[in-house]
Amino acid sequence: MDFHLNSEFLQGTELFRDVPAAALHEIQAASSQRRVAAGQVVFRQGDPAGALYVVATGRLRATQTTADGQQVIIRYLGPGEVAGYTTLSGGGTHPGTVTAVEDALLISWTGAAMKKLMAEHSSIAMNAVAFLGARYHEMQVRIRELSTEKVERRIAHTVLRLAEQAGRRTARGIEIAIPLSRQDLAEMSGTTLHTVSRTLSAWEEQKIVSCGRRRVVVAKANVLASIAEV
Amino acid sequence: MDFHLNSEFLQGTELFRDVPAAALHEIQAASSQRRVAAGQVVFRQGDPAGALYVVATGRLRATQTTADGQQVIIRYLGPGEVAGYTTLSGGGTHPGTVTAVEDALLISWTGAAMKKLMAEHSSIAMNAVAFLGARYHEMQVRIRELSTEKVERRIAHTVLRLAEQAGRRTARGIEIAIPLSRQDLAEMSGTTLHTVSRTLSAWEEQKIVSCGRRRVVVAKANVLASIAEV
DNA sequence: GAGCATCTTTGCGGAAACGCAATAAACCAG
DNA sequence: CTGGTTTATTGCGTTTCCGCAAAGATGCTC
Repeated sequence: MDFHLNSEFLQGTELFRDVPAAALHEIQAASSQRRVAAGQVVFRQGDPAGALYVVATGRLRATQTTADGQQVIIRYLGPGEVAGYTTLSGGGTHPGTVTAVEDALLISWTGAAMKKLMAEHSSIAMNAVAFLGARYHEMQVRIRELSTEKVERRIAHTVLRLAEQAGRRTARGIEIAIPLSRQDLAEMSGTTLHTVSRTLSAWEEQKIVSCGRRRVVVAKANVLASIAEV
Repeated sequence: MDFHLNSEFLQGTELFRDVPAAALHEIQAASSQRRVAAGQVVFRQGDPAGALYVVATGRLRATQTTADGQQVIIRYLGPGEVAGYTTLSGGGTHPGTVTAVEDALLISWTGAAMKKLMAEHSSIAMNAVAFLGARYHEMQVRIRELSTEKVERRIAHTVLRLAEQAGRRTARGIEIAIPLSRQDLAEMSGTTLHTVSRTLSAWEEQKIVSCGRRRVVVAKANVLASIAEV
């Protein structure tokens, strides 16, 4: 399947929404495409930030890794979202590793091209400010959760967020459309896969969720929300 | 003491560095000043984001609060740093509460003024992208720490970061130049004041730090660093 | 400088969650 | 369908850290 990078797509991305039509051709002209297979790495933590990516199709995962190999999932990235934001501010290295969790098609720009585009079209820079602000905010909320909440509640928040972000309505409830192991959930909630497994088992008992291998379906989102809140 | 908002100051801020000289007058003309006494609130979480502030003198603290009143300290803000970044992307409400921890003087701009300035001078928008990216990165690192590290190490990281950010060399070591209670440290490290107190006592025993009421002096930064790292 | 408010220390008991280990289930390849 | 790999479950002992409580220190106000 060939992907034609058209204006509608660009206008739906967080980085290029509301950009004047005249700029779209220039944006397209400066872009490249890159395919990544599920499991492949887009870039690694510490790599020099040479390119910025926008997800066209598929889904990516951004992680932070410690020196001794421990990992935390920062975020999943879906169509229209940006990976490699460090490229925008020039110079540095990527603060995290980004991996494809499904086969994905990415549109990319070099740092130099992005700087030129942002300088000429202020709305692109404004969009960058907006999405970085939003992600910063997300992280603040997560820090508050990690600091003040007990594990079960954190897992509930994580699952609800994922359902929101990548949920698909089905007969049994909202299915999270990402292959999601217990380990993954643990790395998003700041706990261990054991505790996640125990918690999900308890929830399954109460018919709040139903889950399989790398799969979670939220049956009673409202009950889950009440676990997350009160 | 009167503060004259001059070009040198603006050029040293994270938001207005490297802005063409011609723009500085316009920036100054659009600004207001606001004094806040220690302990006073600059804006509250949930308030509509009407203004953006740059710290001229003094120090602020940004916090996130839960519905039930639990707090987490996101960050301290010193001279040259921005409070109220949400104002840049328009519309929303402040994601956290900002309070002065010392008497402070703030320079402020309305959202409309900032939008105009950013649209006309792309370097301002680029600076905003840079500092938001940096803060987002900071938060990612903290999330990794909260998720994977034990309490003592987290406290060590927090203290070292504060020493870096607001440290003052003295005979006894690097003194953190912010009044800093055990509770404050707890809210930055994701633990309780009790655990912070116990940990600091143990460190004081080993002469790694020396501390008093709302005061911490790092005597052996290298030992603290080794606690934080391995 | 006496009294008060705030902040800090420390002991102790207990809950929460970790981490090991062993088993079970699901999926894949040939 | 068979063997191997990955993923998930669950029991159990252990550790970490919380949270109460009470006493002690520090600094500020009048």
